[in-house]
Amino acid sequence: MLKKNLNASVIFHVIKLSETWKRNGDAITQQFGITTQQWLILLLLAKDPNILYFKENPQEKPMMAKELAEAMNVSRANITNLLNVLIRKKLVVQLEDIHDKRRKRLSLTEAGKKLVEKMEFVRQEYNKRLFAKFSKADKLQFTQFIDTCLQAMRHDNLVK
Amino acid sequence: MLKKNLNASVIFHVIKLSETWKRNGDAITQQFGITTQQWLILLLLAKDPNILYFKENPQEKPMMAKELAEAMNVSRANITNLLNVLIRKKLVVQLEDIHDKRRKRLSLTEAGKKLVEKMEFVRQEYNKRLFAKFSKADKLQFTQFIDTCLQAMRHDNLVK
DNA sequence: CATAATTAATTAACATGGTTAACTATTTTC
DNA sequence: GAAAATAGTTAACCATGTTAATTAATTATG
Repeated sequence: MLKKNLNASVIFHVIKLSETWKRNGDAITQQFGITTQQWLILLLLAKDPNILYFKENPQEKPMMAKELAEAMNVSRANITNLLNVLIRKKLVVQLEDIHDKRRKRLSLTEAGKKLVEKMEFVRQEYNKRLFAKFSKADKLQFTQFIDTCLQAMRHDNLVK
Repeated sequence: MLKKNLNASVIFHVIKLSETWKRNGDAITQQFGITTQQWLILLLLAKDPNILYFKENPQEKPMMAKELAEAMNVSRANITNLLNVLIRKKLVVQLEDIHDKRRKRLSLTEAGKKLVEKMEFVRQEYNKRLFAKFSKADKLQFTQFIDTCLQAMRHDNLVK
């Protein structure tokens, strides 16, 4: 009934890869007592320049929950919940914006910064082994392919 | 604090891509009254040859819940729950295996087959537009990259 | 061959991550 | 100054996932 199809195969490959990474990511973050989602927030607050969101939204001021929601493509309500956990763990603090009392600026605590640094070391070692077989050109070509896909999805409304 | 790093960038790209696809996938499946997870099960039962699991596990007989769990990398209990929904929707039926009464063989109902076919049409149109800019060689190179990553993760226990 | 171990599936209780809708508080706009 | 917009929270909910315990059937073994 269903036939071989290269396009479908590309998609299943990406799904499989991201699933596997998520699983490995969970194994890493668990060692540090947080979840992958929580880690992503810490990386956003640490302004990891590799996160795609920052390419189009360079941030000067400390981030707000609204921006995290945008960057992670989830609802603000969900961010509130995730942040509550990180605040309870004393990894993140929330400060009222002086100029606009509706806004709350988020930043990492000292403990939060230290955790990110510790995890960064593990992440880089892991990545080094994972990508050992690829050249810089391989990797650039790969990300280029993805950028083109993302653009196709942005410009065109692919879902009717 | 955190620096630009091509490896990290590759990972964030894949995460972003699969997230975006998941969102678009959800938009498609919702039109047909199911979820993305449920769709995946239907495709597994329809033995979509593009699913990576079938490369290493060719199936002759109708699949069992245990195999779905393996293919999707989730617990058997979770599959039971997902299947219950599909059975309630009359898209899937469960039949006792004649040779081993512990086992239950799963197959698509006529309605299930029809749904898969209808969705297949939408999927292919969507993919055609999404990958319009790529050649066959581009796509093969891309999946090759992913296969190499997956192998690196299989052979080596990257998470200490 | 009877018992122990394994396998397949289910159930129950629970965690997490996500949603929308309604609400509060503050700032902007006109 | 009233209406609209913005930022955040809360509550109620759903989907997806887990583990642990249970049932039933099959396979292995002393």
